[in-house]
Amino acid sequence: MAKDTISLSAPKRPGRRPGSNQTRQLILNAARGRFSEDGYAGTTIRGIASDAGVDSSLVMQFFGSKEDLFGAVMLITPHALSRFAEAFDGPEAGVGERVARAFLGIWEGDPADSEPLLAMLRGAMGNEQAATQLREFLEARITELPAARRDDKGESALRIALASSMLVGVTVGRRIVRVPALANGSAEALIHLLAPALQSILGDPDR
Amino acid sequence: MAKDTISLSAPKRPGRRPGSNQTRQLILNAARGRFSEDGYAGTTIRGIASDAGVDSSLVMQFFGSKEDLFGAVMLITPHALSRFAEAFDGPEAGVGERVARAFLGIWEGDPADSEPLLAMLRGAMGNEQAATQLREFLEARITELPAARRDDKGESALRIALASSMLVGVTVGRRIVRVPALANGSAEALIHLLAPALQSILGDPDR
DNA sequence: CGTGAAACTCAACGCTTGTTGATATAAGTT
DNA sequence: AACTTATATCAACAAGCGTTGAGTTTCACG
Repeated sequence: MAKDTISLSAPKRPGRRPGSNQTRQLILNAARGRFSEDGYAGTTIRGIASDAGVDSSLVMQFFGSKEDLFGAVMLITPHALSRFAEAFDGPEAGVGERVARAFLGIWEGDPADSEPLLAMLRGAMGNEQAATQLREFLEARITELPAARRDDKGESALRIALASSMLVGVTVGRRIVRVPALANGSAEALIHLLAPALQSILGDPDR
Repeated sequence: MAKDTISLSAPKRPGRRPGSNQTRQLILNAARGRFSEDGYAGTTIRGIASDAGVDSSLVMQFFGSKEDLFGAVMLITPHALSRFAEAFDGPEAGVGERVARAFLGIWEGDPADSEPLLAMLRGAMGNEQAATQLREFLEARITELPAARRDDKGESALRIALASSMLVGVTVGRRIVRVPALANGSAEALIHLLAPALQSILGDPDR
């Protein structure tokens, strides 16, 4: 498992490395981690480069600028995207549990799915680009509404926006602020409480 | 109204100003605005000083360090604090509406009440001190539980933490990300949707 | 095997940051 | 009036930032 002199105290000669051209992905992963952990302003190109084991100028060469790199980090995977879309869509009965399950499922699964969201969320607090992107992501849940509900004076839009924001709040509490009760609680216990609350917002639009 | 050379292109001589010693409060207000708008990392001492119309070193002299100043900004007013405490306390029937109303009321009222919360929230995304403070604020809602529910294997704690986080999410959507449907919606319309959802979480703990 | 492009590092740039004396003016106290 | 203390600015610091240009090594293709 441990090749002798692989990268411990590597002399770091300049020039292209033999073989391997996965460095770009390595940088992107490091950037994902940093941005999702420290937010936009708190993240440094040098820090990302250090995590990826490369020079900071290489990061610039690959991604152009810090802003552009952040944009690349915030790209949500199609997999995560479709899970959300499918959950909001579908029959009205059980929509609460379906949405709760889809949402929490993302955070229990592959970090490649959740880290862009976390980066977007954390970045949205201080970076206008991130705020816009998150806004558009949430808006997308709304514009994808079935036509039947699209002309109810914004009632449905409000319901979906509210439900989405509540889920954002759960993530803030669970992953960012780390409120013990939330961070330690099992996903099942959360779903059990979340589902009825979401159902009361997303369901019966005629009451 | 315009004394000839009063403060337009003021030469800014050093030395104590005649009369008036409210500069400290002026700085604190400027800091509140900046921190609540740009987060911790995104806020600069120089920016605050400029808003307050003073030199940046005066800010340091008054508050010691950026971290300390941030701490002072995050102090929640007793008024806001008691509104939350009272809302969660009280009879179980109607707790959902009471909490929703108290929470949204804070944001409609005096900015001096809401800006510390907003600063805390925005700061919590990238600053550990802020995250801790927000965590403790939310935890306080839990430890102030009536004794009757304190030993239900953390069920009540989870319920309150979840409800609080959802409200945090609403604020994120409304004030930070500015999702149109939420930002433009009236407080009453939101309460109408929020109250039943919160009630389903905070109410009937025996179902 | 030669040549241009791609992957890489190094050294430095101009700028901003938080923080620190040194210094000047006014207020409060004796 | 003299002296201490609080309020203010100024100039500068060391460190860190994003970004750039030049140079070095390997790859891909003819």
